[in-house]
Amino acid sequence: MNQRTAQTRDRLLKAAVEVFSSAGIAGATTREIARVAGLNEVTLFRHFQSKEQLLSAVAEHITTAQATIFADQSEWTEDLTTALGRYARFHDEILEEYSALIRMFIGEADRHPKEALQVLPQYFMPLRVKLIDYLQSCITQGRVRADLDLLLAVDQFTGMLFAGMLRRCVIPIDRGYGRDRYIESCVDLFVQHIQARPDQS
Amino acid sequence: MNQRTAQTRDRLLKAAVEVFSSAGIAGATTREIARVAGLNEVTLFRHFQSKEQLLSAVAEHITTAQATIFADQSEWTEDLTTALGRYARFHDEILEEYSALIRMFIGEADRHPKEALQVLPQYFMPLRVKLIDYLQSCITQGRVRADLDLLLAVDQFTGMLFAGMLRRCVIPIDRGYGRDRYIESCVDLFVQHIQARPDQS
DNA sequence: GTGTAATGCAAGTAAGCACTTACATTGTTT
DNA sequence: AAACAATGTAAGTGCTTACTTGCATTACAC
Repeated sequence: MNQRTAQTRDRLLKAAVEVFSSAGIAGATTREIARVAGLNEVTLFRHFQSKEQLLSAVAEHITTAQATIFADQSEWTEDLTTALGRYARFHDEILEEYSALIRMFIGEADRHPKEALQVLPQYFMPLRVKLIDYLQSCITQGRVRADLDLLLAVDQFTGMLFAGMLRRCVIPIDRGYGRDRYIESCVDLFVQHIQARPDQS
Repeated sequence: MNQRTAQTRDRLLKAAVEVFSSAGIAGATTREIARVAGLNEVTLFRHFQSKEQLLSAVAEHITTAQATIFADQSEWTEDLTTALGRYARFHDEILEEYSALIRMFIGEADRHPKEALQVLPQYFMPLRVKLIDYLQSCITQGRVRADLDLLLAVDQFTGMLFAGMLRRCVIPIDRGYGRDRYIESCVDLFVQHIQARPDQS
């Protein structure tokens, strides 16, 4: 009884994520969510009091479900450029995979700030923390400038990557360069910036 | 007769931009748009056949209206860092001013690709072109590396700025640095990257 | 197998939505 | 002042929506 209930609830939440992502929060209908879940609309309302509460539950669900996703991204053994290249491609893949949901919450952040603030950091913070930790260790090893503002630099780096992903998804026109070239170039630019330098003014 | 008609049409379009921006396209109601415009809902439907067509008209309206906004941004006379600093602050102001609309179209790009593709470039391309032109002239003057991929570099630079604006608007938490510091740091990073260097591999 | 909880099904409610119609009122043109 | 186009007002249509109710059906516990 508990097993099946949890399973149904999960199917509803997954369907809700899908429909919310593609249709927007206002555009998503409980009918469509139930249909995607392969369940009756009434069942949806038996599990969630309202569409609003379903949205909250979706935010909660993502919060607990995403925790496991970033488990890998293991070693960082290589040199700076290689390691950051791997990181950047991973970062880009993650964000592109959840692009629809992320963009939806960016658009609806004013109307649903609670859920947006709960969900969006979930996709950025873990990656951010890992990168900061790694670069911090690089600083102690002398491979990265000690006078670097880490938090700011990391936001610049991930900001470039994120904007690149957005451009690709939202305005898919030919920009004279491909995804891989862009990412690689971001890494080069960033490495140049953070590497230990003799002089600094 | 033509004067007043155009005026009401303009009020409706402005109100539509406002309501679409804050409520989203699906969440915006014709009633609310008319209310904001200070007009009757019926008048809205006398000017525009449908909500969809109003949206198209809004996209058109923005296309023609925004052309004048970027008239200034005049000289570029100063050194690289100063000029790019001015540019970056201007870029940031513009994007933040239209942040709600831009974010809305980012979220709705899948559902209304025609309008999104018509509107969004309107806010990025003019700024982009100006920067490219300026940097191109800097290249011929030898102040900027000749082997630079201009289009890519410009996208990296504006991408950093854009992501910074998004973070501020969507996830307004303390990041350990302020807006001005972020922008200034982006400029420094970019200048370091594009300045003429003796060696390059 | 029997009882119980979860789900399905059919129908319905009340509200909000885009959009319409008919007619009165206003403003502008000439 | 007369004529006409643009707006306001009021009412309404038909559709969709979130959400409900009552009852039949399924699955699982014991």
